[in-house]
Parts: sequence; C-alpha cells; structure tokens
Amino acid sequence: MQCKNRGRPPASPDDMLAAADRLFAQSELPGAVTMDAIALAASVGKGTLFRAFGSRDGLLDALWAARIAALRESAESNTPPFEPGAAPADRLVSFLDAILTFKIANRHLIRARELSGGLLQSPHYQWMHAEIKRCITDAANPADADYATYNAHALLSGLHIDLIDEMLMQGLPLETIRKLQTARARNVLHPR
Amino acid sequence: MQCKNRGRPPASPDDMLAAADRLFAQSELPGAVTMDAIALAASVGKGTLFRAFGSRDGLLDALWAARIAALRESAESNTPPFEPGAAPADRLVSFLDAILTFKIANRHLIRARELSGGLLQSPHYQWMHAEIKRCITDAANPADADYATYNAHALLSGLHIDLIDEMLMQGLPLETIRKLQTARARNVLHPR
DNA sequence: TTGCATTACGGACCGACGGTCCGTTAAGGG
DNA sequence: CCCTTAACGGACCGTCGGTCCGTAATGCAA
Repeated sequence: MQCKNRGRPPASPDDMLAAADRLFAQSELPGAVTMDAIALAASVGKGTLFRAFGSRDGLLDALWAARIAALRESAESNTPPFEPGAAPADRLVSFLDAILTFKIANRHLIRARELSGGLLQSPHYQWMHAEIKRCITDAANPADADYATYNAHALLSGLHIDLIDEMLMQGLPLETIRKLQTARARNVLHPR
Repeated sequence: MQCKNRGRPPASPDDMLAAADRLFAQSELPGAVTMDAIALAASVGKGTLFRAFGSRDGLLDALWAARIAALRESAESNTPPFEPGAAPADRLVSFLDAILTFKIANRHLIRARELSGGLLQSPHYQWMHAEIKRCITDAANPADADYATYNAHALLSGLHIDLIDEMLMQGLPLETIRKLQTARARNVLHPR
C-alpha cells in the first residue's frame, strides 16, 4: 500500500529537485548549499531527501541528468549539423560550441559537481569523449586511436568550468574563446 | 625570548612537513589525510600544526613550495633547452615535458591540492601560464595576445592530474601522451 | 639559585556537514 | 472502526577543519 500523498502542498521528488536547483543557482560558492538547506527549502525532512536520492552526489546527479537531457537530445538528433552525413569538422565544432554554451549556462551546478571528483569516470563525460573521439576518427587523417583518444580528452579539458570562468574574468570575450576553440578543433582534425 | 627547543626529539616545522609528506605519499584518496593524523604522525599537538601553517591549505602550500622549487629552478636556469636564446618551440616542449614528469611524480600531493580549488589563481599556475604564453608569443606566428593566453591555458588544462591518471589507466602509454602533447604544442606554435 | 614574565605547546573543545535511525503519523484494507 | 504497513521528519551521530585555554618550559633579572 503506497502512500498517496493526496494533500496539495506535500512535496514530491521533483519539488526537492526544484528547490535544490534554486539554491544552487543562487549560491556563489559551490559547496555552500547544504543538504539541510535543501531540505528546509523543499519543506521536507532530511530523511526524505536522503531516501529519495541516496546521497548528496545522488541529488547532484539527478539535477545534472535533467539539465543535460536537452544537450544530449540536440546532439543526438538528426538535425544539422548533427545529421549522420555531416562533415566531421562541422559536427565537432558544433558539439564543442554546444558544450561551451551549456557549461556557461549551468556553471553553478557544474561547479558543485566538479568538486565531488571522479567526473572523468561519469557516463556523461564518457559520452562526450566518445562523441568527440568519433568526430576525430571519422575525419581520419593521421588519426590513429591514441591520437583520437588523447585529443578528445584534451579538447574537453579546455572546457572545465573553472578555466572558462578564469578566462572570462581575465577579459577574454566569450566569442574569442569560441573562435579559438574552433580553430583548435580544426587543427586537431587537420594538423600541421 | 624564543623557545629553544633543545632536546633532540622535539618536532620542528620541517618534521611536520616530512610527516605530512609521508602520509600524503601513502594515501590513495586525496582527502583521506586529516590534520589530526598529520599531528599524530609528527608527534605534535594539533595547535602547533595550525600555528605553523595557519590552515590545511597553508600546509599544502608549504609542501608544494618545497616540491616545486626544483622544477622552477631548472626551468629558470640557463641550461639547455632553457637558455635565453633557445628556440621557443624547444623551450615550450621541454617545459611541458618537465611539468608532465613533475605532476606524475607528485600526483598524490597534487590531487590533495586540486580539490581545495582556486588553483588557477595560485602563483604557481600563473607562473606556468606566463612561461608558456611567453613561448607562444616569442614564436609569434599569428600569435596575438588572446591566442597566446587561450592556448597557454589550453595546454595546461591537458595536464590536470586526474586527466593524466585517467589516460594512463585507459592504457595510453606515458610516452604516447608525451609525444601527442609535443605534437599539440608544435601545432599551437605553427597552426594549420 | 630563585622567582617571574613570556611564550610555545597540546589536546579538549566547537561548529558544520553528510548521513543514519527511530518514534510518530498518516494511509488503506478488512 | 481498528490495525497493519510504510513514508515521514528531525534528533542524533561521526568526522573534520579550526580555535582556545590551561600548562609547562624558557630566558632574564635579582
């Protein structure tokens, strides 16, 4: 027999995610949002929060999954420049652009996740890495597997949110970053 | 009137650093070394530890400073390939190689530092960035300031210890990483 | 040598945080 | 209407970085 949760105000998992989302968006420091604060904001007991998400990382993952769905959809859609027959270079550049835009839009949440470590093993990173690696392999110039693996990592490493923030703070315009990133991507596909 | 600390065994700041060093070298997880553990290992009260270094980050910085001195000396020496007249490309490649070797040798400590955040603002990062940027500017192909700034960051971002560990764990041989990094550096200096 | 001012020492203590546990409350079926 | 069942909330716990204070050792002066 399930609890029905019939009353209006009582909180659902989505309400908790929404509350957490709000708090992360407001907070400047990444680690400043505590589980107690989220529970309070969601008008929910701490136990309910942990029962729903298992741990802080679990909650972060749930938030992240919701955010990343759009990125993933557009990248896996068949609309240009992601359609199957598109030139690898265009796919790669568009994909990197999309990630850059996405990271900037979600910087607070991403910061909170990055300091819980182990991101390189996460399915999301592996997905991005695989996509980029495929673009490089498809272009197939001198591209052996090691070359593709290394440069996919290297391209992604330039997208760490701390680095992006730092460059923006140093006065590099976003458009310049985007342009230089694009140049770099094309250089990976057609070196020297 | 200073305390003389005449007895043999009583601990000095260097002893504390040595003890911390030992613990960090042994620990697999970066955050697993607690200040209490360091105090215990150094046969010192926790208060003495904090009085000497101010905070955990302070202690990490002190350890780091000791480690990085050698790297910095060799990079600022006038011995090849770092002598003033050397080709920028050789300087850059050697510098990146040195950093790679250094990071792998000191991985445990570096991991502990990386998760305390704000590394991009640290003097050590800024020094590395400046050195690399200078190499790029010296080569002066299309190299405007933004190009040099961006690519110096980008080259360094490929040297995050987590990324290096991940690539090694995926089976990329260190020599391959070194070779691909070199190719990338040369590509930055002479794009397309 | 003795007494005193000064200072460094150690570890008990504190507040914050992630995570757990259990008494309480509400749901739903007989 | 009552009794079984399960979700709920928040008191509680262990850990960790950091602080504070009683104590002991030091060096100087008489």
